[in-house]
Order: sequence, then C-alpha cells, then structure tokens
Amino acid sequence: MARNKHPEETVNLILDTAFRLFMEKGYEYTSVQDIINNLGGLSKGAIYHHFKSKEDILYAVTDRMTSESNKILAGIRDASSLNGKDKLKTIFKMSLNRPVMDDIFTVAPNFNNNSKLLFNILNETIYKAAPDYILPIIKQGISDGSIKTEYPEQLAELIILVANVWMNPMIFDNTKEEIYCKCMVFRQMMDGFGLDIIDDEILDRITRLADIYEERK
Amino acid sequence: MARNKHPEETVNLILDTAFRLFMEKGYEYTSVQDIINNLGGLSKGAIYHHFKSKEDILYAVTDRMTSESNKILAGIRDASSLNGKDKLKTIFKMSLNRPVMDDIFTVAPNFNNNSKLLFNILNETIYKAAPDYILPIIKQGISDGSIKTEYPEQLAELIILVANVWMNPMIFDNTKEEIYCKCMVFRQMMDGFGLDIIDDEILDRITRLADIYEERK
DNA sequence: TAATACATACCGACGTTCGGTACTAAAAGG
DNA sequence: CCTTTTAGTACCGAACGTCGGTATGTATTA
Repeated sequence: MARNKHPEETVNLILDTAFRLFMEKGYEYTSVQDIINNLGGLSKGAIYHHFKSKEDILYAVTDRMTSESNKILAGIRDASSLNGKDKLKTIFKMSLNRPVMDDIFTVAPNFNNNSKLLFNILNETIYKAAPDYILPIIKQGISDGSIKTEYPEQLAELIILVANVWMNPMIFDNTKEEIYCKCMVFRQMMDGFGLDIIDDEILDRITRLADIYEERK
Repeated sequence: MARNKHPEETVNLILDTAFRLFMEKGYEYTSVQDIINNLGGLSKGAIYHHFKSKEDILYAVTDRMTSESNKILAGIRDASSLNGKDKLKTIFKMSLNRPVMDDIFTVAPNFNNNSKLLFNILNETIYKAAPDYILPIIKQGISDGSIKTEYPEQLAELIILVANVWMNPMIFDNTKEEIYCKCMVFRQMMDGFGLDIIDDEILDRITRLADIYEERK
C-alpha cells in the first residue's frame, strides 16, 4: 500500500482493526498476522513502525476506550458549581448518557478469553479512575459536608470498582433483569454510605443499555 | 527420568513447579520449557502425558488453590445448627483462620503480568463461590429471618467479589494500613445491608495476614 | 501382553527484527 | 522561481528464534 501522507490515519486504521479483532476473538487469539490481513494491504513493517509490540497496540486500544470517558470525569471533577455528592450523581448520569456508550455496547466486547483486556480495565479503574477522578470529588464532599467517610481512598475504589466492573453487563454477560437487580443492590450499598444518588432516571438508562447489549447477540 | 510407580507424585511435582513459576513470573511469561527446566529431569513428554495443555495446568493450579477453601465453605453451608447470618460470619472467620492462608500469603503471588490467573480467580468467585456457597446461605437467611434482601443472587456476588478480590492484599498489593481501611469500608457496606458480622477478631486476623504479606517482600 | 509413564525429535505458528525501498518535504543551488 | 539534493519517515517482507503442541519410540508395570 502506498505511503500515507497522514500517518495518524494509518495508526487509527490499525487501532480500529485491532480493537474489532480483540473484541471479537480475544487479544491472545488475535495474531499480528490477523490484524495485517484485515488491514487492507498494509504489512507487518507498518505495524511495527507505529507500535513497538502487540501488547503496545492493546494499551493504545484501551487508552482510546477510556480517554473520552476520562475527559468527561475530569470536567465534572473540576466544575465549581456543585458539591461533592452532586458531582458523584452527575458522574453516574453523564457517563451513562454518552452517545459512545451505545457504540461500545453494540460492539459488545467478548471478555471471555480476553483476560488481558479485562485486566487493563481493572487496573485503569483502580489506579487511575479512582484516585484521579472519584477521590478528589469525595474529598471535596467531605469538605463541603455533603459526603461523610473516614476512608475516602477506599470508598472511591469500592464505588468505581463496583460501578465500572461488577455492574458492567458486558463483563459478566448479564441480562437486563440481572442488571436491574445489580443496580438495586448498588443503590442500597450507596445509600448505606449516605450517598442517595441513584434515582429512577439512572436506573432506566442502565437497563436500557443492558437491553441494547442483549438484543445484539 | 525413570518412570514413577506413583504417577500422582509426578502430577504434584508438575503442579508445584508450575504454581511457583506462574506466581513468580506470571503465566504467560512462563514457558512450558521453563517448567521442564525446573522439574529436575522430567521432560516435555511427561507434562503432556499428564496435562493436555499449558492452560490445563493453570486450571489445575487454580483448582488446587481454591478446592480446600471450597470444602470449608461447603461444610459451613451444610451445617444445620446456625442461621444464615451466623453462617456468613463463620465463613469470614474460618476462611481467614485456615493455616494454608499463611502459606499462600507467604508465596505472595504476583498478579502483575498475571491477568489470566486473576481472571480465573474472578470467574471462580462469580460463577462458583457466589452461587454454590454464598447464595444458599443467604437464601437460608431469608427463610429464617436473619437476612433481608430482595436480590439474594446479586448480594451474594457483591459480597464475595469485594471480599475475595478487592480485599485481597495480594491482588492490589496493599499495605497493612490500606487493608485495615478496606475492612472498615467493607464493614460499613455490610452493616448497610443489615449484616453486622465483621467484628474486631476478623479485623485483627485480616490485618495480620496483610502483615505477613508485607514483611515477605 | 496391554497399558502406562516418560523421552526425544520434530512441527507449524507466533511475535519480533532488520535490511531495504519508496515517498515526502525542506534545504541548497542555480 | 525552479530544480536538485538530502535527510527523515512510511512501509515492505524475508528471516529468526521461541513458543505450545504432537508423533513416535521405549522402558516399566500390572
């Protein structure tokens, strides 16, 4: 294939293709040759020119999956008009209402045979999302009196772990009904921490997403 | 090496060696040849005689890790003298007081670069421990009035996921202090579900385990 | 003698490397 | 202003070493 004047287009093509294959077949069952064969003329050299390893491609793929989400989180975190508790509530609402969620749920990643991808998401959740986005909000909530806890770091971890991983219908392949039950248990958990922020609008949105995921199969 | 009259000894040797290497270097960075080199004379033929694949060895390793634990869980589940809530409490106490816990914590598995092992533990937790051991206890608790919930399946999942994964100091490489904080948040979560079963004895034992793990490094 | 426990030689597929080519854009020269 | 040079980038694809796995052989046991 001819040399591309805009190499970022080639990078994106590689990431698009790899993303699709990783989701369909799993990371370890997708060979570099598989990616090449689905690239439309590009060669092995092209891939290893832009990425230093197959694993490097996976990192770039997960980065692209989470970066947009993280931008939204940062925006809410840095907003000045809300107290801590309301910021948490806004986060749940906003991250569910992103249009890209429909896309991701339509692609329907297969986390079976995809331990590496799940591991990356888990690490991203615990070591980035929790300390960088949720923790500052909880700390603000402690200051402004809207949130009460002695252990903000751990509360941040637990909330985002449960929300991002356990309640993700793709990871554990849940039906709409199971997701609804999980939401209700999550609400009870949050209420137990004095965080009465899961309302019916959020419940509706989550079950609608689970619906999209379920219908696709 | 000469043929062993008791082949289960060879199987155990392979499992011991593989377990150690998987923990030290991670599953995917341990080659079958690595295992052979640490086996003391045994060859590839021996391994593929007793196991059908490298992945099969991993399954056997994780099975051995969880089987003893599961026997204890089954014993408590099937005990007739306790109500549901007390069974839950007993489970937390007993699984922490097993002597084998000290061993596992002294080996100190490395879950970095070990996504596949973590994935297996996660699956074991959600698809076996939760429905087979925790759920029956919660259902009994609902019958005898000691536990109240509308969503027993999801409550079982959440409790055992948080306890087995999030609060496991090996998985997220926590210090003793962090584990103590996690326990306190876990206690608050359980209290929120009306399950006031985490007492000071359990807290002490957990932090002592985290201590053993921390000192080893 | 049949089945089992292992050894050895070998296979194709894999991720990665590397010498090389083709193209582009900017500098240099006319 | 147009051409030539030059250096750097985008990409190619054969080759390499290692991997998980298999086929076959051999000695031991029941």
